[in-house]
Amino acid sequence: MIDHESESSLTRGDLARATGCNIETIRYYEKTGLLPDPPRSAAGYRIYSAAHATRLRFILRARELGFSMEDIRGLMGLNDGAAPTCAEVKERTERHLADVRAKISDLRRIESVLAATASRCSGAEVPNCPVLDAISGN
Amino acid sequence: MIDHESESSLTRGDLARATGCNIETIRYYEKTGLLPDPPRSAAGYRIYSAAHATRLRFILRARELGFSMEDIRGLMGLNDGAAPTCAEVKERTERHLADVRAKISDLRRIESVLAATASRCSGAEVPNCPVLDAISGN
DNA sequence: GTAGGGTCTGTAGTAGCTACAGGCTCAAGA
DNA sequence: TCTTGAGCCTGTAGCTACTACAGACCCTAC
Repeated sequence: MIDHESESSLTRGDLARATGCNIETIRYYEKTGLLPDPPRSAAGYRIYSAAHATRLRFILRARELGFSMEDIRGLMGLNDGAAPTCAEVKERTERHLADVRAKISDLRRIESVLAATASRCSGAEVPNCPVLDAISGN
Repeated sequence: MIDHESESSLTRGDLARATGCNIETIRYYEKTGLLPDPPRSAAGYRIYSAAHATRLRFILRARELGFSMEDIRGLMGLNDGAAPTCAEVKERTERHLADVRAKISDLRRIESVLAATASRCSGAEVPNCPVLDAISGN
């Protein structure tokens, strides 16, 4: 790795540090095709470029927004080889947004049940536990 | 299975229908110890009682409320053999409630980003996609 | 007797990682 | 030049909470 200090020749560890991504996750994304297989040094070490870093940052940001790996494949145009149309991206985003909203409303329902039952619970050693009663369906 | 119509002798399929639980999930809960191993018929068929059904309903309800299997083990007193104290239940519930609230706030943040970017997206064939730009970090 | 359903077991698959063992390579210091 | 320690390589196993399937057995009804 002669050119180690150049801005666009990174080892896997370098890429991990540069993006904050777990080093094993990089290999995982390669295995699943989200990241392209990088060229290798004579000894078999992966050699990443700035383009790889950009792409990995895209993936990580999309994951932070809750997109599935399958979604991300679509957003990056890996399914059909071509960049996705704006309409495709919009549709995928809105479907995902609907999922997120559904999850939020599920969690809010859960939250209200938990908060209500926990507040009724004294924490003292009493025979009837409101939490366990609530779960038991009373 | 002579006593098939009695209220407290159920096959695995009966229990699944009675609780709405997937039949394989019942076996899974047994394997992981959430449900006790039921007695068997001469041919090796599981024979469940009403007590098993009650316990399974408890588990399913707790899962609906987002408790992990580990949490449920604790709520049912399977870790130390004794029923948990009220304080233990309350603590577990409040920890879980905090998790739920954290997830809600994560999702709300995600929702607002998605909603904002999706709304800026016309869906038309234009060069710059606001969604992809947002993920790219611009 | 046989057809069909149900049940039995073990095992593999899902998403999205994460961690480890055992071996190789590379760079820096003595 | 040799050594040491860090980093990299591969394959594989583990995590949560299920779900599904194959191939064998069993049980009931016709």
